[in-house]
Amino acid sequence: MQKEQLSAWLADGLVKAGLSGQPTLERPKQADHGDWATNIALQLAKPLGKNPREVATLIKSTLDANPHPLVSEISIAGPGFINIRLNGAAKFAVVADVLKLRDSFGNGTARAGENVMVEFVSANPTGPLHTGHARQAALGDTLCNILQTQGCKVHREFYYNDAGNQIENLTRSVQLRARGIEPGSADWPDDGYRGDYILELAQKFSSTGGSADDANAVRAFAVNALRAEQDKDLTAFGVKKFDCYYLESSLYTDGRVDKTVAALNASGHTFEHEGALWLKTTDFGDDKDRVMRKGAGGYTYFVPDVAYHVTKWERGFTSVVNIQGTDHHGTISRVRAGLQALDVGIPKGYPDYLLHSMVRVMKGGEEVKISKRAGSYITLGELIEWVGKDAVRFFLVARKADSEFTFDIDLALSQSEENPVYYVQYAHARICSVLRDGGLTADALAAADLSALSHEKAEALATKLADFPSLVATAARDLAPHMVPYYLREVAAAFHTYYNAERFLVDDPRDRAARLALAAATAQVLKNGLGLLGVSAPERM
RNA sequence: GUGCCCGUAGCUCAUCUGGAUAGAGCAUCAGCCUUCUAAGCUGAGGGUAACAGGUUCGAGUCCUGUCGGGCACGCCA
Repeated sequence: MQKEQLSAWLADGLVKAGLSGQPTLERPKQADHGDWATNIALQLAKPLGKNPREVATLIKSTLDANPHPLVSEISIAGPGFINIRLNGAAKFAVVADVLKLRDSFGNGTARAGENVMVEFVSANPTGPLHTGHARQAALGDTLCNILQTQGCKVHREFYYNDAGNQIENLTRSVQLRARGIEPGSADWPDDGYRGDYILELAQKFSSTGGSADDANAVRAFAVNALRAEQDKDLTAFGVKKFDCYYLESSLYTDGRVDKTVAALNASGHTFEHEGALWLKTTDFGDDKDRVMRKGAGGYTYFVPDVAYHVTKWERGFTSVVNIQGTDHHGTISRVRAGLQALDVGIPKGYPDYLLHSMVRVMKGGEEVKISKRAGSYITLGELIEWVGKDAVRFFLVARKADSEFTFDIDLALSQSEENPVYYVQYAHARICSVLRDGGLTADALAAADLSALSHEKAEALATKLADFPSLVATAARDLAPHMVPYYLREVAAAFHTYYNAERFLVDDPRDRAARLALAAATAQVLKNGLGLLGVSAPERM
């Protein structure tokens, strides 16, 4: 808001100076440099063949000739930065904005008009959700929330396979368990699922009177039970309901797979080799060609994958974000190549991917290997039980998706009171407590005379609050949900610092109202930010 | 071996399309509760941004190489 106004003024000043360029405004790292800075003079210096400071001086003179009501001072520093200092009223104007906009403060138009699908979790119903799914669920849910603030329609989708080899393997494992055959015995297949949950499924199935010989019944029971279990964990994790659960099997039954194969054949990018049908994905940047139909018959998984992504396009999603583990990054070039081969107008970079690395889990000083088949891994449900939903979500989103992350259970347990999430939540609860004691209505706070604010720490806090809208916009643009937890920590720190620097409940009614208004605005921003993360904003702790 | 990702303080990580003196938390050390929630605040120490080159006014950020780690390289999904 403020930033946009200043950008427009700056761009206008550039034109008046006879220059052309896209000025960007950023916060100087050093607060004493000013409130905003632009490096436009440095960028224009080279094409103009001039000294950067000379260009900066030219720009400054036109800006000085057309003063902006929010700006108190313009200065040139270093190699040619133009620093802008705002007047006091401008710095605290954000407080009134927040109190007026409330839950919608932070909303913007960075992705206005887009129809976006985010596909995430997409776990096959062959076992409970593990920590990798937890990271994906936290990232996906948060990203959806962020995108939704930026003017686009967001569709949450969960894709899974209810009929493939892995499901048959699951079915067989449950059948064997029902018959009393255990993992490790001579009759147990190498690739059987070994987890204890298989035995539980077998017992539950038997107790309903089902026969282990009835593979269809076992399959339906197991898939159903595991899907229900997954949804239970996701709900406990605070993940909003998916708009659609898409079944891979439906791509076969509704003929989309055959249709896709026919279209690919018609495209001229397929060929037969050694009894198999191949797609020449190397025509589109893949590093080797891929088999579509095996010599023994049946399609490889990537064919329904392409067919699936065609439906995303046909369903009108102009933008698609797939959240996947980095272990699947090899599929990206394949899927994109398949879509390009079809030549139906799908953009080259479609779909987008947000890749996350696996979550390592340390427990008792040892790494717990994640393997569904070995049956040894930490589930999402266990994580929540141990550390709490809020802490798990905050932790998993608070780092870049592609950085490796070791979740040390013992550390999280022993230091559960020192988790960063509590720091942010505490700031919110602290404010709520002060506001309760303050006794002013929301209307009174919104009407507070903000010119009563002057403390340096109050300025720093207000400046931080004003960053929220552009932060959310950047996070949406860059698919970077990890920026939100970091920002919230900074807001909380700025508040705690101010809290210790100046009292709120003072006698002077004007000072009191203004300070409480700043506190209320801070609480609102914390609440909005925590809401994006799906983390609660407690009023008491 | 080939491709992609990563390497920043003792540990976990930020650094927003290349910008000013690389920042937080945890841990360590020294202080602050008769006063609105001490789950807090203030201060200190801690760095050749893996290494070596290159591009330019300027590189943690871009390029090349080396070393180290992760992932993927199947007519599995």
